[in-house]
Amino acid sequence: MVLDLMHDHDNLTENDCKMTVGIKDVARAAGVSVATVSRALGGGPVSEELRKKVEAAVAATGYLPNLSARRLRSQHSHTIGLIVSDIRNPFFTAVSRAVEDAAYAVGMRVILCNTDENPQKEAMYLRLMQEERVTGVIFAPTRATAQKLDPHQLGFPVVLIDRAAPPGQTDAVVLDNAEAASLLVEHLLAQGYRRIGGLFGNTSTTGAERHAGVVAAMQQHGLQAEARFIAPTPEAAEQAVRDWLREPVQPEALIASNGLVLLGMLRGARAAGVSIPAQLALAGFDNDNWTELAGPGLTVIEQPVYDIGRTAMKMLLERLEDPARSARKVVLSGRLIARGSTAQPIAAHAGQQGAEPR
Amino acid sequence: MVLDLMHDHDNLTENDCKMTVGIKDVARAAGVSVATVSRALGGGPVSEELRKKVEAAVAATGYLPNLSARRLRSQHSHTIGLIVSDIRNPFFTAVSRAVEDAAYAVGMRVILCNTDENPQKEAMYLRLMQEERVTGVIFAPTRATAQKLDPHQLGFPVVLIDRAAPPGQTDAVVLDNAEAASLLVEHLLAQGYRRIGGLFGNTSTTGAERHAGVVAAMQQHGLQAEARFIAPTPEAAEQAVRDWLREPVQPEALIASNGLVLLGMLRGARAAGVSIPAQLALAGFDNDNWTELAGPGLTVIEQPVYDIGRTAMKMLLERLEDPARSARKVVLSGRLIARGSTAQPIAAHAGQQGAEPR
DNA sequence: GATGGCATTGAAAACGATTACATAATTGCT
DNA sequence: AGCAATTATGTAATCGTTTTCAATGCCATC
Repeated sequence: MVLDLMHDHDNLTENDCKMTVGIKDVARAAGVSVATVSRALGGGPVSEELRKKVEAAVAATGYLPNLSARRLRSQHSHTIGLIVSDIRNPFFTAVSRAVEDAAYAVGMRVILCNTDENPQKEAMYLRLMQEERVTGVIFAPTRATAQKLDPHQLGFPVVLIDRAAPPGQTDAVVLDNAEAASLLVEHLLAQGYRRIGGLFGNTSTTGAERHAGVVAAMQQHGLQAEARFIAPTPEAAEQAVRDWLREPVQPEALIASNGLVLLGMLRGARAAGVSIPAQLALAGFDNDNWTELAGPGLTVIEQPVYDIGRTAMKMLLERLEDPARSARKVVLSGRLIARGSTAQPIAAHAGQQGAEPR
Repeated sequence: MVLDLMHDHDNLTENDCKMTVGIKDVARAAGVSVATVSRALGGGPVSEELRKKVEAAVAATGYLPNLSARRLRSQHSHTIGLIVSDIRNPFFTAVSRAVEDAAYAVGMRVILCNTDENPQKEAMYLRLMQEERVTGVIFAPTRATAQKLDPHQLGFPVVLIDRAAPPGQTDAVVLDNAEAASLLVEHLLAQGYRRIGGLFGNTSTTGAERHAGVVAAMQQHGLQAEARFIAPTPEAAEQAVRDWLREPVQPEALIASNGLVLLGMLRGARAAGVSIPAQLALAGFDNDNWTELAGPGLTVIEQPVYDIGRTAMKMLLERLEDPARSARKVVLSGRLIARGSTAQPIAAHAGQQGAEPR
């Protein structure tokens, strides 16, 4: 009672100049201690009676918890980092959306970082994640960084997406690149193409793995694939294709190691004036919106993009529950979507069982 | 000296069990006070000599600042919120990248939120922003929320993007929708189209403004436009087009109020088997990747997407510097990119100066 | 030679929450 | 009835910084 009077007095002088209402003010308004307020809000052991009082006081005062203070004291940031090369790559856009949905669903925040495939930016952002004391990180590293990545050094768990690290080191969720590449190659071979080439990104393990998969699948048929490695951008891919198509010996079909490269490929082919698939077949990864609509439709491997993000988040949460468990790699399968860009070339000319296409 | 010995002893017993190294440890290692370390790190007035010592101690201890603590004490979150309907919309993807670039460049973090055009989620995320004590928010609100938005109530400045609020209330950076719509209409008319319809998103002011722009431009020529309002998704747009094309009287040209709607339109037109532009011309907003490559190429208004994000961030920073200055609305111009989807329909049949096309 | 101003430094308070610990009240058990 | 165990609550310490405030030393000035 005496206390209440004192506080009322305080209110008269203080209330007007107080900028933000804190847990203290709620406690005063509810006539309880700050600890009780904290417990009521955090689901601790509080009698129903006081809980009601606190809730009323919260509503009355318009209290909003200060997440920075909460994080500092509880040593729990409820924040994860998502580090990708460029959110404008539709693959990462979709993954990002899945990660964010899953994160918000369990009350976590997401900090998104774009590295532009630049190891320096990767290092900078990893450091930033440490300063943020993030709970964990979902990361699509460049090859350079993936090799020297030591998750135990970082202080938080890491789940790799799209790109793998040395086996057994880190949790990861990736596409079965060998399988996917094989699907593409087998499809192209079945359609009658033999001289198959490819453009692969040179910054990630993914580009390398998809290349290896193509090579392996071709070898099974006693064939060779000519591969070129480029920066994984539409611009680089377009230039590479234009150059390639000016050379004396040209490919019958071209495989792109991701959506951006495929986009550049198509642009390059158009610029060179070759018709698809009559003069050149095209296939690649990522079932982006435009692939269905461009030209005759582009044959692609569809990745389970949303699943990848959701699974990555799930693995991160599992890892947090059991930091000791051994590293896992989840390998998801892609689906071949055959479209006009790899239609049978011979169909345009003659019958369909030509012995030696072109 | 004596102190140093003591500290060495401390290190022996403490170092092993200390989880994280804080500013205190740095101070001890450098032989200065915590205040000096803080000042050395924050650029305060510190002698060159001590600054060196502190830097050495930071390197030696592997100190990493705790951003939560910093934010709590300094009352400055260095964080902004970016609230959009769906990051998978390429328009928002691009804007988001620009915002993030600009934010990181001035040492700020970005929290990204997807509302799915759902006012409830908008309210939830705005509240979250308050709890995060964000420095400011960049927001593309639904029409419903835009109307009842009171930035003074929120406690942080807001810059609207893509969508406007009641004039004079809030900073905003938007496209000149009337001008852009007029560009599209004039182009279609010049190409010989007369019976022009449109599909417009029904959740944002943008859809409404673009509709108004089309209507106004048509009226200038004594013509009417038939408009339909739909959820701004490819699915809704596809369905709407399929329905429309089954009706007795059909449009010669269709305008889409954004990239997603345009995408659905094209799908719907394809599904209905109409050829573009011979039977139906298509035009819309957002120069997304696929619009150049799909079918004959789609005529669109290109928005300065990166500029929009960068400008929004700039306005937010200016607003932070001068909270009192009056609200500003930056209106950027779109650029018409004419492509095959609006080629002259008569060219397909006969000469090009037909009096009454179709 | 005392005084005032300036620049540098340290001690301690503060930011706004959570949580360890102590206390009081209630319950269950013998 | 008495004692241990359990529960609800309050007090105070704590998280890791920044910032206020006072103290120190130095120089120039009168």
